[in-house]
Amino acid sequence: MKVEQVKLFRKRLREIERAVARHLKDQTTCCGITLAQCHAILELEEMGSSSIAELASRMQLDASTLSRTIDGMVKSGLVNRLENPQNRRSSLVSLSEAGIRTCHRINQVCDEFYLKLFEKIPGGQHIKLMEAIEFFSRIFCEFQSEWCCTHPLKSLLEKEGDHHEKARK
Amino acid sequence: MKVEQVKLFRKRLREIERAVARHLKDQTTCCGITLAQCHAILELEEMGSSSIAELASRMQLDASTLSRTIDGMVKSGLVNRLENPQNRRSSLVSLSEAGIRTCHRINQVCDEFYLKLFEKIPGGQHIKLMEAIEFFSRIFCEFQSEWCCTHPLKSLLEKEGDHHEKARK
DNA sequence: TCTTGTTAATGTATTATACATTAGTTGTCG
DNA sequence: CGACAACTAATGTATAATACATTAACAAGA
Repeated sequence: MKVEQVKLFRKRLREIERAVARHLKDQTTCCGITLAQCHAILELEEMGSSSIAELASRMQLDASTLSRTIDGMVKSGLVNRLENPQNRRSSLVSLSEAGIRTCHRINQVCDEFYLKLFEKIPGGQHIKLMEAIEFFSRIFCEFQSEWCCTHPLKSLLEKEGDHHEKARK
Repeated sequence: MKVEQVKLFRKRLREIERAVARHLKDQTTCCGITLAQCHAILELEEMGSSSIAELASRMQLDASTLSRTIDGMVKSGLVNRLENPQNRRSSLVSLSEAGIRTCHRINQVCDEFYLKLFEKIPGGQHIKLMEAIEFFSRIFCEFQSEWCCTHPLKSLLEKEGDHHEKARK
């Protein structure tokens, strides 16, 4: 694997990252919610109900960030927040009826988009693409968590880094 | 293509989107710059030099957003901003020496990450994965711009949408 | 020259995020 | 039991990223 290829690969990944985020942003604002709310809704759809801490950990967000996101959704009636009778510190959040409807809407517009996108792709490519994305998602997430532990960047920084010190305001 | 498959595909895309963004964020903060600055640097690396408007359009950002991002980079010495002698309204921005060094650092840490990632992948899969990502990046961006024009979401909204009106704060 | 369009910068507002702190709550050890 | 440690969510505070509206300077054409 040559560095040239990796560079190109990185570029394509950035393109995909930004394009996917932009698309989702468009679809969510058109459903009257924000992007962060959309992610939370889709996660809650899967989990059914959850504590703040658990949901935050799944989404790899700080609990305080998620607490505020959920707060907004409770205010707008998309999410119910109940006290957990087993543990009064904890709370259980889940989609309300309105939340479920909004979730269906998001799924509807996004599914439609991707179904149409797949119509543009020759049938034989469908499986290949699905598998590649599935594979990459898995391997990337695995590798990323492993990398964080085994490769603390500080060593690199200390070794040869003072360029960026100057660059800091 | 079944809706079930599309749902899974969407989920994987969201995972990739968030994981790639998180990874890049980590690498950029460790290089002493912000994520937006990183994107601008990598774009400027390719373009050499550019006006604010052109760069903003390439990055699909509002010119005002980019103007501020560039501002920060000029202040921290990563970018040179010159008056365009042909047109004094316009300015030409390009990476400074320090900007080029930072760019190389970003490339270095990211290339290393992805090279190691590819080492985890059986050799036969390399090309397949590269091609799939290349293909998807292209087709997604194409389709997205086409979709925006041919498929104004307002019609959908008007047809059956008032759920989300209630959901709005 | 006057008007119109272009370009970047600024004012303002919103979203998304993390870290630090606080306030309740639970659990444990002496 | 009672004090102290640990957890859980919420709040205070700060920053980054972003867009839309407005402004200021300039360019180009009628």
